[in-house]
Amino acid sequence: MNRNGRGRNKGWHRMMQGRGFRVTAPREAVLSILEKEQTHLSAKEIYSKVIAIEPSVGLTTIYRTLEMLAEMGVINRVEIGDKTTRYEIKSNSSKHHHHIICTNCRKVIDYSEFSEEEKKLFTKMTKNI
Amino acid sequence: MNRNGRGRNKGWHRMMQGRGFRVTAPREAVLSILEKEQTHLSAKEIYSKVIAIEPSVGLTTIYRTLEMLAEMGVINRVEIGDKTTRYEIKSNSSKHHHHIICTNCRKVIDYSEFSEEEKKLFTKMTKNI
DNA sequence: ATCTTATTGATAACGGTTATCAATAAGGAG
DNA sequence: CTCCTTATTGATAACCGTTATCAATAAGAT
Repeated sequence: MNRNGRGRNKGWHRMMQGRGFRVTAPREAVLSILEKEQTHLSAKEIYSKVIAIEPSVGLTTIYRTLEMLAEMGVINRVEIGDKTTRYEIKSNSSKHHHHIICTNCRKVIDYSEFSEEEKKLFTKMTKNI
Repeated sequence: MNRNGRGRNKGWHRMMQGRGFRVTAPREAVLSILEKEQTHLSAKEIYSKVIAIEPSVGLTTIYRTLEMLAEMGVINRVEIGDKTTRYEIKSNSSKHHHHIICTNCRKVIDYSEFSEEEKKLFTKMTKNI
């Protein structure tokens, strides 16, 4: 595996090796899925997409890879209240943002940046914690 | 059970009988807990408080009672992202409100009513769903 | 007091996630 | 390129919150 240069020159490749982690086919597959998908995927959803690329990968490895990537700060865990943890990549393009979740339909709205009005409001809301 | 007049003249007592439900000790216990507690409790937390009053009650009954109360509209289900469903009573005093949840510490802030500023903001945020 | 049937508690089952452990392979050394 | 160490993997079982099953019990109408 990884004898062909697939993903060899990606930024997270350097980051993983820099932290002493090995670059493996499952990890590359998970990252490639999360890179192209911009929605918040569950572990199962990521799994079914990964086995289309690497059919031998097990669900356990998906969970382990996602935990590792979350600890590395490469991805975010998103809890929208549907009992499953969801994941989104924290790429350079998608800046720091927050989620507004409809508690009826679980629809998620991403806000890449807060407006001045929003910042003012949240400051007011959170100052009395 | 219920031969002593405990909870006999509560509003939800009438409401339950009106809908054909029976008034039982576990249901009274769950409601009495939720009435005095103003935080968002999990089923397990409610269970441990209930068995202090009615030691023979099983956890299954807690779940069933909570589902029934939620369908009756007496309580709200609250998902704060800690993998457990939490519950709050929808009493007359605590009006319609929303939750602001810190995704780090899971602290929940209740807002009994939105201000004009907040309403404006949320209208703006949700109009492009 | 009786009788119907909604409700209960114990148990098993379920779905998402994590722990265990032998087998495999990444990547450094020679 | 080959060998060697050990991080990583996949299969399996275990775990935790929640729901389904089912015989026994009790609420409340008669």
